[in-house]
Amino acid sequence: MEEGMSGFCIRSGSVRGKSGSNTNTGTKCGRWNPTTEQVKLLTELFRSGLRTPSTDQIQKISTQLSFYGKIESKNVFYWFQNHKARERQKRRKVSFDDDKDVIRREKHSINASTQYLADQMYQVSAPDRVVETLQLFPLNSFGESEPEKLSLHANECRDNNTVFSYTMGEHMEHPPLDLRLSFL
Amino acid sequence: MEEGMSGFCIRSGSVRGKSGSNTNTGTKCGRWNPTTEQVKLLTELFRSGLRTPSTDQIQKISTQLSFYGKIESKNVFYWFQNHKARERQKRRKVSFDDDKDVIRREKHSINASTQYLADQMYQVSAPDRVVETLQLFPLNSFGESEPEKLSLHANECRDNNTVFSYTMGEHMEHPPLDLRLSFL
DNA sequence: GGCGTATGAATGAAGG
DNA sequence: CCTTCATTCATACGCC
Repeated sequence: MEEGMSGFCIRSGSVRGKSGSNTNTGTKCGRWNPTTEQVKLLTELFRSGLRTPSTDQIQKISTQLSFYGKIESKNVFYWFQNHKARERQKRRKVSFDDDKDVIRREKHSINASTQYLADQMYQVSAPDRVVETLQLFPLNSFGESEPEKLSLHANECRDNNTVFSYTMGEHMEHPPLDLRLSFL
Repeated sequence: MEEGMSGFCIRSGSVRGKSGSNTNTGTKCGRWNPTTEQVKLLTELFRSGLRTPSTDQIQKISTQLSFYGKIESKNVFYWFQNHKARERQKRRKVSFDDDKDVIRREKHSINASTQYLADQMYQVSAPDRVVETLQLFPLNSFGESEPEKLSLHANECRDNNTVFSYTMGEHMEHPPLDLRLSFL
């Protein structure tokens, strides 16, 4: 319902506006407006297989991300909820489109390479079945669509000391910018 | 997936829409969409201490609320389940955020003026003036999560032939708008 | 200055 | 009771 509006936040980094220019408005917000760094890291976590962080994880992630700007636990919570849901949604839509593609190919006998391209187009968001993405160390996955080329080392041993951390490649936009995810 | 699709309902009062404007979509719904009155009353019941209404109570509440719009028992049931759960959840997250905030301020010497009142975010509805009538009853007084006490109190009320009713303070948005809670 | 899109936030409904 | 999914509302931003 209508809880009181949370505070304001004045940030400098707008996320939306993928058209490089980033015509960032000084954005005073009544709702959380994640910074690019926050989004980048959240996305990375998601890509690494995290889908539904526990309360504990949420709390820690939130704490870590608070370095880059105002953020609350619930923002993280919602972010994952939404991201997951919309990926599902997108996937649904995609498969629908694929069906159409098939039909189209049948109709027009389009070269199969189209399928390949289409797949690439939509493959941005990882596999459905959660997890396993970064299973073992060998993951040098600079593979696809990594604008920033994050180098990432992950390890999902729960029994062992989970060393799950990564650092930004290239430009450190903020001083430390070394987010340890080992706390997960 | 059991219950058949409920029909449609066209209501006039939308609840969501915190910006007063209440951009009420003529809301055709496949799922229950409570009217403001319904929510107000449910909230009031909750606030008065009701957490887990019995089947019987649910039935009665539902019947009463049906005056303000389409509603089924299960809606009431779910409402309480969700509301209770989310109150807990919010409380949890808020306290975390509070801690986090402190940490953040310590870490980066952030201006304390940023001290937003996360509380507001998670307060049920603020200590709204809405209906102090309930205060008249021994019913309240317990801070949180005492569902069983509620039942007891409710029973006491009934035993005493106490007519437990109240009317919406201030604005009567609908003519009668007098919900008798004595049936509890 | 009204769209369309992306996405934050909320919450009804289930499942377990 | 807890967690999760689906759907919806609200809003920010870019664009014309």
